[in-house]
This record gives sequence, structure tokens and C-alpha cells, in this order.
Amino acid sequence: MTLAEENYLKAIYHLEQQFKKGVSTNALAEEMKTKASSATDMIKKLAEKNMLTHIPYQGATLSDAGRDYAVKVIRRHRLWEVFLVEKLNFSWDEVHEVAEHLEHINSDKLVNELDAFLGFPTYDPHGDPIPDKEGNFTYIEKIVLAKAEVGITYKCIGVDDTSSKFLKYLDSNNIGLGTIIKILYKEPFDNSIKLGLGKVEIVVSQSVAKNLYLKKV
Amino acid sequence: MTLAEENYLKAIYHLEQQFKKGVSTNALAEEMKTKASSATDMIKKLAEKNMLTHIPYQGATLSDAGRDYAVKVIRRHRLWEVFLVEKLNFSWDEVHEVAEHLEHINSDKLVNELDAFLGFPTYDPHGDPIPDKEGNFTYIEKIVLAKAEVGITYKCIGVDDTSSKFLKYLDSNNIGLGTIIKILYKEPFDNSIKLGLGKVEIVVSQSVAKNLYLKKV
DNA sequence: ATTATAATTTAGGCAAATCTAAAAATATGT
DNA sequence: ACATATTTTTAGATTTGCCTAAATTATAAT
Repeated sequence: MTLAEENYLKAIYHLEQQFKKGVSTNALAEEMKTKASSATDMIKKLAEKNMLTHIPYQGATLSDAGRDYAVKVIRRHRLWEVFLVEKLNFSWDEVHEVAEHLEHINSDKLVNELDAFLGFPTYDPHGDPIPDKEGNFTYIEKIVLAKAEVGITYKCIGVDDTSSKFLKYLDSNNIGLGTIIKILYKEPFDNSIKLGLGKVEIVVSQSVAKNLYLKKV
Repeated sequence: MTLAEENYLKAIYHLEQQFKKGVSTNALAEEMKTKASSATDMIKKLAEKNMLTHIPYQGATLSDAGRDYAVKVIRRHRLWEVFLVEKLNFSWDEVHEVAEHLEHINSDKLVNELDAFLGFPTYDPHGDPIPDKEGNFTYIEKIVLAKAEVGITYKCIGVDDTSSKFLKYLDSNNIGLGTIIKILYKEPFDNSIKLGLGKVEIVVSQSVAKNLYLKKV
């Protein structure tokens, strides 16, 4: 598997998870920030390698081999993110780019020793689950802040948007993984939400509310 | 700089150090395990990028920028080797291949934090010096075992051949970095050498003697 | 000095991954 | 249902890094 192939597999996997159906050429091209013709080419190549099945003009669906491979890359990515944050003092908005490179180093010994060195972590710094050696992981049901209920207290467990901008915004408002958040008020006019963070109260916009994941505590 | 460019720069740097003169196309091709025509192509490309100067049919010589870049890649390689051996339980014959990949991840933050995390090591697991942030490193004069004197006691500080075969051979004879070695006898017939390792005496062949570096203790 | 040999470069081609532009297939609106 | 719009695919070009084979330049030998 080349670097490009691995990145496409990962993108297809994410789109499959997100929309629970075959991945369209356009969606894939957009995810990969490339053109539809390039996506078509790569889909063909991955189909030949039996990583996915593809019916022209319909969607692409990962095969078991393709899904396993994608999960392997995701495992590497998330383990490296933990390493960067816990051992090398990266903040959670800095890890993504470097992890994008580290995830392509294909050595079982490297990944499994790293896993052990980190103490077999189960979640990455964005709250996403880390597959184990066999590719198993448990997905925690995430509640998006936009749909949280007034009066209930939640714990922050992840983000959707992992852009530096968004993560910096969260940092500057002292919101991170594990932060306890109480929903105080939802403003119907613009869908903004007033939160309680300990003694501090802040109001966040709808776009923030759509990108922050919580679970009940 | 692409991956291929970085690898060529490193190879040119090593050949320059080794032979103290301009690097020939053939030597470079051999080092890179490729063909002379490919080496010519890459030399041209690196010359255009001002990483080296090249006079056709004569040799290539790194520019300051080229040398700085090569040293940067070597720094990354050696730091990762330390990480793999000290933190991830790699043995010194296993690190090279993985470090070849890790060395191409270009993030100053990553490398400098790794350096700090490892406690600013100055030598890698093969005894080679690790350049600091500014690219400075001190080269210890290495005495090759083949030229060591009978009756003198030395410390093992490095190897030339970093192949898995050779390193495994050393391991199986309990020779590693820091091992104290006394030269007991040099056999003129086949240039083999009898060594004292603590209470144990072993005889090593000339090919071993040419690849093991020592310093006086 | 001239020829033989070795080293180097050039020429032309290939595969991967991308692009633009055009063609083909599918979906949509009235 | 049929024209129009959208999506997808194909065709052809480009770049990078590599190759083989041929031509060129340098070096060595007599």
C-alpha cells in the first residue's frame, strides 16, 4: 500500500462511518481535497487490490481487507497522537499534521511497542477510540452539544472538527477532554447555548455546539 | 525536499565524509542501490536547488545548505534510533529500517521535543554522534579494531557495517557499545585477532575487525 | 599519441498520482 | 417523458523518480 492509497482508504472509511452507505466519487474527492477524476482512478486501483468493491456510477464500499487496513492506519494515527500529547508536549491542535505522517510508517513492532509504552491507551487526545492490535475498539455513543438537554451535566469526550482554529478556541475557553459542562440555557433565536464550566458561564454559537461531543455523567 | 532528495543528500554527505572528496556518480549510484543515470538525474535536480555544485564528468560537492540539510536528516535518524532502543525495546540491529522512515518527518517541534524527551543524547545506539539543534556535533576519533595494538585495552564505541547480520553476530558474542576489549594477539596468517572480553577470550576474523570501532580507555 | 576501457551523460520510456476538458451516465423538474 | 443539470468516467497531459540503451567524455595502456 502506498501513502496515497492509505490516505484514500482512511477517507473512505470515515465517509462510510459518517453516512452509513457507499461512498460517492464526489464525496471522496472533496474529503481528499482533490478532483473527482483522481478519486475515480484511485477507486479503480483499490478495487483491483480487493480493498473495496465499486459499481460505476454508484458508490464504493470497503471490503473486509480494506476496512481492516483502514483501521490499522487509524490505530497508528491515534497512538502517535497520544505519544505527541503525553510525551512530547504537543497541544491537541498541533498533533494532527505530524500524526498524518507518522501513521504511514508500517512496522508492527513499532506500533505495538508504542502501544505498550503508552500503557495501551483506549482514547486519543480528541476522544476518539484507539483500535487494539486486533482492530477492535468500542465506540462510545457521543451526544453532540447542539442536542444536549438543558439542566443536564455532561463530560466533554471529543470533537468533530479537528482544525487548529477550533481546538485553539476550545483551549482559550478552557474546554478540553474531560471538562464537565452543564447546559444552562438554549437560545432559540440563534441556537446559541449557555454553558456552565465550574463557576464560569460562557455562551457558545451553534457552530461550536455542532462540533463538540459529550456524554452524560 | 522530497523523500528521494533527502536520501540522496544523506548518501552524498556520507560519501563526502568517507572519501574526503567530490562524490562520483557511480559511487552515489552504488550507495543508493540504483543506476548511474538515476544518480545523474538527481544530482542535476539537487544542483538546481543549490544543495550541491556539480561539474559534469567530475564530482558533486554539497553546498552549505546541502550539508546543513543532510545533517538535519542525520540528526532526526539518530534521535529516532535512540528512541527505538531506549523506549520501545528495539535491539540495535532492528532500528535502522524504521529510523529510515521516521527521519523524513520534517517537524522542528517534533524533533526538538523528542531530543528533550530523550535527555539530549549525544550518541546513537551505534556510537555515532547526534548533531544538536544547530547541527553541531563532536566527532570522536575512532580506531578500527583491525589497527588496534596488542596489549592495549579499548572500549567499543561504534560499528561501520550496520547490517542486521553483523549486529546480531556482535550481540551473540556479547559485544555492544561500551564493551571493554583487550587485544591479546594478532594472527599474521589470516589477520584474525584474539580478544579478551572480561574473562572470555574470542577470536574474530578480519572482516569483523574492519567493522568495529574502538577508542582507548 | 592513439586506442581501449571505464565513467558519465543523454535520450526515450514507464508507473504513480495528479490535473483539465470532454464525454457518458444518472437524476431531477415540470 | 423529456430536457436539463449533476455526477461520474474517460482521454490525454504533467511531474517525479526510476529504468535501458546509446552516445559522449575521461582515463589508462601500449
